[in-house]
Amino acid sequence: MSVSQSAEVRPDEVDAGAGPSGEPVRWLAPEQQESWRAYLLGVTRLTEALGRALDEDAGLSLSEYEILVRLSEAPEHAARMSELAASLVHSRSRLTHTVGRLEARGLVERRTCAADGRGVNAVMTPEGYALLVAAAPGHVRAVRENLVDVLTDEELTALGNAMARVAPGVTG
Amino acid sequence: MSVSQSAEVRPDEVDAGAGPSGEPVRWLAPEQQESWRAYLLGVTRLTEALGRALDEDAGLSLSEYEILVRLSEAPEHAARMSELAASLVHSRSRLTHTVGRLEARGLVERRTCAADGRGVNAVMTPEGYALLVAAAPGHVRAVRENLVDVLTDEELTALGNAMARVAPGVTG
DNA sequence: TCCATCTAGTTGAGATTTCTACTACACTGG
DNA sequence: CCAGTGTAGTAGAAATCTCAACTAGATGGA
Repeated sequence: MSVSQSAEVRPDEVDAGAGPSGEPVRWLAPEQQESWRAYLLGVTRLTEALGRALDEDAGLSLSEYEILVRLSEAPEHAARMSELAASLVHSRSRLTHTVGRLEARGLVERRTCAADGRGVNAVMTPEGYALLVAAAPGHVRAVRENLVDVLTDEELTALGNAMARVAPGVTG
Repeated sequence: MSVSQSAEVRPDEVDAGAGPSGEPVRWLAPEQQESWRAYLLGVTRLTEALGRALDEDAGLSLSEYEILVRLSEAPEHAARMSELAASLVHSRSRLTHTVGRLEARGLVERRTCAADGRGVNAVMTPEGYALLVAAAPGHVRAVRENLVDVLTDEELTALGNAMARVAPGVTG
């Protein structure tokens, strides 16, 4: 009767049965289940805390902040829309809308791309850079307080390594 | 001139300087930075992949799925709105809207709470349970493919432990 | 050259989430 | 009992995100 969080169902009706496609369902073992749930809860809480802090003290969402970060690292503080979308794992559409808002706030500008007539470069303005510089210390502090300083170096490294193994293989 | 992803700025202007509040900014060390970025990318990709898969094969979003999971585990398949909100780390408002949609689809019902006149119980319908049972195998498979089976048992445990340490301390 | 196809980006509508205010009930101290 | 305060949940508008077109320029082969 119980279906485990976001990962597992063990209703009697399904037990040991075959999936829709014929193979038996390989439910998660209890310890796997526990790890998975800890992951979900931790990620949700952490994301929510970082987003809230960033918004409160800089008026930026996490994704806006990330866009500014990428631009700050790019040559000329400029990057193609599609590069940004790919590196942030956002849809092109989402990026268009978000950059549009940043542009409306004067934090970013759009320039048509000389090399490729279809392309658009997002360029961070001095105001955008200034806001990023102002926002960063608080954000780093929040990342430390809620993650980095909570874990030992080994734990943080293990976390990073695990997620680094996950990312490239992701289906889709 | 470069501001690192979602966590770090090291523009010359800020270097070694004091934060707004006076204390010097403790930027992340390079390895910490790397772990943090791996975390961000991995989480984003994984979430997006799991959400897409779930939507494609069951027409549910991750948060709808989670609500159904919680209900499936609750006595009588019923739980208070506020319990659900707390355990999912959703705002009450968000939960109201999401449950409203699930209700409109006939997957959940609302019952006023006998014990507390202010309270509302969300109760999973048989249709809701059936949909969850149908959705779960695919979701578990996706969680395995993209996370659980990608890592060794030790890595998964380390990941879970790390996130378990993070969750309770989160600011806010 | 020219057409088919692919890539980059945008658009607008619809769906979801957030934010703020509001109602109703519960609890506490006087 | 009752005012004051806190808790549970909802409502609606504004903000954001998703999804399905759609435009325009690039690319490749006949």
